[in-house]
Amino acid sequence: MLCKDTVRGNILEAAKKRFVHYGYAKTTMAEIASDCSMSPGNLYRYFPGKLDIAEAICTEAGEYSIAKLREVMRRPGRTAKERLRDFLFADMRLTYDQLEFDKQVFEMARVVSSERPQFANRILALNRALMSEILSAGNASTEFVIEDVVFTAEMIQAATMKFRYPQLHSKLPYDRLERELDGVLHLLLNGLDDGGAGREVQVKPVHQSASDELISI
Amino acid sequence: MLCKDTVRGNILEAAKKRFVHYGYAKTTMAEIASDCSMSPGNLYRYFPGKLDIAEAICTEAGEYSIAKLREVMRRPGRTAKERLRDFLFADMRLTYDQLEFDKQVFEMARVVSSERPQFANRILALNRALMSEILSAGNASTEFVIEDVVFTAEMIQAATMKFRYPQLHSKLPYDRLERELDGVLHLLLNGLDDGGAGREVQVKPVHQSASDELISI
DNA sequence: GCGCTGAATGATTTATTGAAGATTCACTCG
DNA sequence: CGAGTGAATCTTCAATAAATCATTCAGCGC
Repeated sequence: MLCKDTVRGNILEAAKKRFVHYGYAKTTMAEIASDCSMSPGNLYRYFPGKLDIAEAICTEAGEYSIAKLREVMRRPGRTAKERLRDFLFADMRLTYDQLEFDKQVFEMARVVSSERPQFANRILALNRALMSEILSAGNASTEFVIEDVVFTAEMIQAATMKFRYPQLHSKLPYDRLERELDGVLHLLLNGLDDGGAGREVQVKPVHQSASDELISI
Repeated sequence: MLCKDTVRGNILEAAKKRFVHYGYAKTTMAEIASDCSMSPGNLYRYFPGKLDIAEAICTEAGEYSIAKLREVMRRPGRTAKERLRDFLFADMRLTYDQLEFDKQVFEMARVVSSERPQFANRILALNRALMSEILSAGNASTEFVIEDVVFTAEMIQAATMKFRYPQLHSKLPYDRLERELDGVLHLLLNGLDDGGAGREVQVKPVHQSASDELISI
């Protein structure tokens, strides 16, 4: 938990401050070392390199998200469908906020994800595990009839990809994203036979045409 | 249709050859002009700039795709569900092939999409229009019961985003993409109540764990 | 040996500048 | 005029040099 008691934790704390304040690229190993009152060389006794420090910080952030999502999942008195909905909305909200309000955090996440592809995959896998739990519970309560829970979790992840790193996949404002996640979720839960994508959440009137999506590639 | 008869068409033909062969960046306006036996300045009587030439070429390609998709939609003796499936698979295949087998085309598409965000949106809108047709037909045959066809098409597009510019959103090989599209489609059509994401298409055995997705950001 | 230092090394980034290329425009020809 | 030219301009790119920085390692005190 980025504990200041250990040398390693100390380094992570110092690096995090710098990365968040000045950005990953603009932070030098010498600065981090200096903040910890040590020499640059000594950092390498605790981390293989700069990127690994960033990865450790991101892992920490990822675990925090997972913990938050676990909380959301534990909310009592909800059906499996509601739980799935809570989960996906909370997930979107968490990453959206993390990335939206801090350019520097966004930069760090992008660097780590692109240089260490396995990192993003680990996070996705953890996420999928939680989703599987929800689906299994839904099976147990006869609310769902899902043969392969793990596979289905994977498919839900594929279908909600747009909402997972919202800022990377579209330039939509948050309320538009909510509206879409709601619509997609309705389809996933009920299929096309059942009234199509009913709009359960009322966000703004019409006006918002799909045409102003503004994808950036 | 990139017709050689008009000056404009001539320019487009010449530019397309160069762009596809040498790439957008490596092609100069002087070269295009020279291929058309005219001076560079004269190109500007027909196009506002280099990017507009590329956009025109991409628009052409987009319209070709739309035409192909229309053909697929017209296949006789298919249910609305089957038609929707045909459509989405054909769409994925078309863009996948277009981008996979030609680095230069990929470059051109990326440049145009990023410099002219509205371009990608126009293509998406056309696509959505076709999907709406399928959904409406499904309503007419009582196969679907969809209140707002346009909205639902939008949601399907959101849920299948991962498969629309496959190479941009994941590094999955084509058979993995097919497997996922199949799973997502099953969810969209039938919802979670119905056996979850059944695997209707058998692509390879297990082995393929979701963990080797390798997203690149 | 263990924890650490800090100068040495080599890679990467940044600045600079000359060349190349996109775009413009005053002008020509029919 | 309408179609087209090509030199002039202004932007962008590429190559090089300079500086910075990540990483290494020989060595120091405990």
